[in-house]
Amino acid sequence: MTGQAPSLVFRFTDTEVAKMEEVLRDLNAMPKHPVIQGLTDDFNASQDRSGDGKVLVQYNQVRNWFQNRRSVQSRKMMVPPVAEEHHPVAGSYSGNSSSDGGHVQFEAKSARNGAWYNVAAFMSHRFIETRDPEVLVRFTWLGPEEDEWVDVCKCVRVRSLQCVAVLPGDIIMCFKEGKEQARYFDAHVLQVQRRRHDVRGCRCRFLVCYDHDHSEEFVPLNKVCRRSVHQKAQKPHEMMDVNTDKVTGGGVPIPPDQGGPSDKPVAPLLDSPTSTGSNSVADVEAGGTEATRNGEGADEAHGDKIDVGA
DNA sequence: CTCGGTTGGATTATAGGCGT
DNA sequence: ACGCCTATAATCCAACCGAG
Repeated sequence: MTGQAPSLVFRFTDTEVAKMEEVLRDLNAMPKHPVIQGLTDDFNASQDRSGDGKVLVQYNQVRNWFQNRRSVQSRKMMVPPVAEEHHPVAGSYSGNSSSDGGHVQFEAKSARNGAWYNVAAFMSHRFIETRDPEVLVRFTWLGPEEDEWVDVCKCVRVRSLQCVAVLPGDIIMCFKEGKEQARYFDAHVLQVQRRRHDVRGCRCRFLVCYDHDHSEEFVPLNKVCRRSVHQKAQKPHEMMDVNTDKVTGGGVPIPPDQGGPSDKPVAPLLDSPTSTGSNSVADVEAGGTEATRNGEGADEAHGDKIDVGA
């Protein structure tokens, strides 16, 4: 913690970082060979690097730095823009420190095609006497023109899981991307590789076995969906209270029956790994998801191709 | 060659136990 | 109650890899 010995890992000095940032700002693109080489030589010629026992900067290191920095920058730009005016609530919200990085994500069912899409933000809400409350949803990757009013109770649900709730033997739905299509399949968890979380969230990996073809694959948490076996099992938890706090700030109601497992470890992700008869893709499409609660066949849509920006 | 994503090591922050 | 120490979690950063 204190009085650290000379670091064994390579680190750019503040001066070097500042210089590279300047170059990046000017170019706003990946620098060409000569530029990177020039910077490398520059750094190595400086006092910080030229003394005895000082570590020289390699060309690759400078190049890597630009690659990483540009990657970080583009990721930041990807954060879905939300219109502050309407007190929107981010579809991915940071609650208290949950083990999946604190992000509770929602997905909503589009009335256009009945498919479930990730929610970027809740833009507004309204109450209709004879019906359930509705929220105006901004879908991820779609613009304002695609916003939709959806029924909070029937067409919005929590998407995220806590990694701690995923255990070997659990039956889940897993997002599988193929060349032609990307869809959710029934699968079960064979193995869990716990990893430390960081700013990017959960880094745990799950070895899953797809029920329909028995293929196995390591997947990250964000490709895993809980598969509700008994519809009623889920009830609002602390998470939803937290959501309410956050959400009511923007005045958006919370789906009353979308309680996720985020309160404490091993919340009921599933009733029981063996309690389902759903072992095929068809089953997923016909009843494997929570959506079936509403008995309106939304699940087919869910099971159907989900556009993933392709 | 670039981009997006992943990995692993290092550093920093925090919580908890223990002795005084 | 306080300070010290240790373990763990959280975060940062460089390196690497595969796809296109």
